[in-house]
Amino acid sequence: MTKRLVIIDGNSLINRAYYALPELMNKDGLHTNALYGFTTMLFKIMDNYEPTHMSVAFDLKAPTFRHKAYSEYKAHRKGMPDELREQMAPLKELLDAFKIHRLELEGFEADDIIGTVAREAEREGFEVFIVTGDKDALQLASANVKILITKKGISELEEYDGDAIVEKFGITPNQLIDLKGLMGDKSDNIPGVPGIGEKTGIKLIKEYGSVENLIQNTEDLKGKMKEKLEENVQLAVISKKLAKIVTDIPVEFDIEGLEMKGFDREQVLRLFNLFEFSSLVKRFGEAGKAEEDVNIEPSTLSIVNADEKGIKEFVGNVNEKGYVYLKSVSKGANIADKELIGIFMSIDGEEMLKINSEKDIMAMKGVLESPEIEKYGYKLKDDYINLRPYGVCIENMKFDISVAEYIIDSASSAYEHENISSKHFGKLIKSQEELLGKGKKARLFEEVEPDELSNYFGAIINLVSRVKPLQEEEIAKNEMEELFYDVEMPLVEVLGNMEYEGIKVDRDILLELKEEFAADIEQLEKKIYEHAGEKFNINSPKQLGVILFEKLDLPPTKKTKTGYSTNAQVLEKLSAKHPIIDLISEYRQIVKLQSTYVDGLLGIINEKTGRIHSSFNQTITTTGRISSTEPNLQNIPVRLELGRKLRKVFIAKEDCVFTDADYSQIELRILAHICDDEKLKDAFIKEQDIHSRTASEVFRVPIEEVDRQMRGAAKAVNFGIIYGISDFGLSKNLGIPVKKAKEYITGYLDRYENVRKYMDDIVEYAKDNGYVLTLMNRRRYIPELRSSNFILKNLGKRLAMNTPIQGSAADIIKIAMVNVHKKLREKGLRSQLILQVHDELIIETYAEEKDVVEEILRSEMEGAMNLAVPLKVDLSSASSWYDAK
DNA sequence: GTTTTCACG
DNA sequence: ACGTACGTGAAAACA
Repeated sequence: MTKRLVIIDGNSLINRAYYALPELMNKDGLHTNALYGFTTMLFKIMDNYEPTHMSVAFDLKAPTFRHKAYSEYKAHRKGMPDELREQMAPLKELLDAFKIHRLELEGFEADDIIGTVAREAEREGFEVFIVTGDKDALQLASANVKILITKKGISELEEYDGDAIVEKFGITPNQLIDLKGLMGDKSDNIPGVPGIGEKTGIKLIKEYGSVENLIQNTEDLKGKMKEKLEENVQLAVISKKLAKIVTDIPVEFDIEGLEMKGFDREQVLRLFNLFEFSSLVKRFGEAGKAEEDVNIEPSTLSIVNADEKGIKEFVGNVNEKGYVYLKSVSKGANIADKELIGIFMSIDGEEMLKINSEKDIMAMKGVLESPEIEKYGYKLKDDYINLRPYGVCIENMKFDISVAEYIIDSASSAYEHENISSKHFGKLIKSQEELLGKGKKARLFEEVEPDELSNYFGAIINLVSRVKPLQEEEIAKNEMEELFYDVEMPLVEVLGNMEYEGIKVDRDILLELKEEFAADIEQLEKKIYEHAGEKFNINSPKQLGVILFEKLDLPPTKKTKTGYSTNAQVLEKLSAKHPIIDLISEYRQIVKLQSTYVDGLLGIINEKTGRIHSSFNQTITTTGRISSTEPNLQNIPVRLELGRKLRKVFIAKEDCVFTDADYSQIELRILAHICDDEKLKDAFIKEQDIHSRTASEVFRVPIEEVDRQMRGAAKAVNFGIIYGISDFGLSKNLGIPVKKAKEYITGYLDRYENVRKYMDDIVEYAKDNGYVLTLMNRRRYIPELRSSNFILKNLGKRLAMNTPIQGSAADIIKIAMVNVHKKLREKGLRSQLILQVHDELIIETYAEEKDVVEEILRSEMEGAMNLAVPLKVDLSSASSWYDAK
């Protein structure tokens, strides 16, 4: 087999990658775009050319012989931008992890090293490929030395051998040096002969063969060209010398030392994780699968099917130790109809007990429900839900590695077991997608071979046992013990319970609404088509754009990256210009209600329970909030009456009412607390209307003289403050000039000086530390602040201002949820917490428990945290969500 | 899979 | 001078 050597011009390629890709950063603010581009290119080259030998050549800073020969050489080169420079050392580290040889030699450029190595390899019978973005290297092409030039940034490679050069330029690779001697090179500041460009140069070289021969025969030429050449003989000679890549530099190397030796997998994965190249982590992990079994780690893992004796012994051991690792798996998507396939339990993370009969589950009930025994696992909420149909409520869920990972870095979104494994150990264990497949072809857990399933879950439990100590250390280091052990972990059970309980819906009301909306939609459709003079898909922004802005010739006010914008704001501006506009707005509104809410909810009512069981996700948001999916119960319409009607659909079960408690102005209260601003605190202590008070301050009128418009403006300013204020944002929101908005903001900050100080300080803090904290020490890294991109950096400032506020509100309501849930249990009440909407909690309350539930909600929510201002809760009980407001 | 729109706090 | 409010999820169209 021919040996194949690939030599990469490291500086050239990383430069191309840097300029070809948009800004990328990891959470620490390390720029990674060039690293990413380089790495993907490296993989591509390895895939396509399967080199047996490989090397990456780098320039060193020291001046080369060319600088000494010609002081102007590369004089105009700008230095490397900082954002690229910081990627050089990591790149070299990565190459070391790939065990790819690096060539660097003082006094020579990468080209010369490449040329020398290439010629040597060629003599030794290698097939050589040179990868670079620099066309200078073409002079090295021959039958066995091929040059790969990057194209379109770095996404494509163009291949040249000696013949291809002759075909393309009409001269030999060697003659390219002569050509450059004549035409020069602007980027390297090689002068060449003035007045001679590529066309003339090629013509001359074709005719005379070389610069030297041309100089001997200038008398053949005539006119300007002759003059120019005769005047600049010296320039031509020196330019050729500069252009020539040296292929015999005194470098001693062993070509066999460039042989590919296989990767240091752990190092590569460690670096990919550090750079946050999640897609590469996945690909690289899969590529390595054939070589070693990464499914089980360590290989000492053993799985034992439970028998009576085994269970008895295990329970004894668990009771003695006081903890157990566990992971369960169920079949059936229906929350009320789940059937366990098995529970895997372990004490040491290596020996697993597999339990799959109902009898054995019951034998384990005592352990699972024991508040004395700590449960360690991965996505414990799922286990909690899996066991509820068996009448088992898991207690003391003490450590969940997915929740822990979220707490450690809430912006990462890599909380699956395979992500956690690769981050901490550089090892990939099998992902759910790899086990089951994805999309239509995906199989179910119950279709997996029992042994394969055991290995899969065994590996997860093993991971839990090994990663837990590392996460504990990180949690302690960041002083997040209270947040994790007293808030997030106890919340797992609360959310599992909410999910299991669900919320009752009245299907008939939903069907009535469906008919009502369908009739409205049909009517509106008709009218819209009449106005438009044709039928079209009103739901298509593209088609609608054509109708409005081309056919009806209305003035477009905003563009999206694909065409005209037709959003609500645009339509509102056009409202007076054509009767079709308001019809479209109304149509949009009703279609939204119909498709997302009526049809959406109808399709997701649980047949068995007649209720809707949304999933509450604890590891999604960057700020610490909870999110709700399938369906999203946190965005049920409320602002407009038409949509609000949907809340009549959500009803309390028999003998129950909904008790709805929502925090009043929690974010502004938190702001008052954090800033310690006297005026802001005063407003809340005196229980004033906060927006009126703000208006009174900003417009400098007594609070009684604040009118509706002033209050509205002040309200928008208050929102803006929470979001991280910008004059443009406020102007857009209020529909006023930017200048006016700026005045409002300045007016506000002049009155609330501590708010101004906080906003300045928090941005400084975030810049210095790289993150911000909430009141419970929840942490969010803000790499955006290190961006060189103006837009991103400004975003970073707003994130620094907003996250502590939004995040602290999330902390507070989570504390309240945990305490409310606990109180309900302690008092033996049957009422259940069933919903959280960021600043609102809903309990399905048994009529006879109404007073005590209201008292619990008020005291636990208002007392969740002690702030410099009181926390206030508004309460209401009614039989539907619509009425409980 | 991405884009646009719109529902909520 | 550079363009924007913070945080989510779902549906439909479109490529």
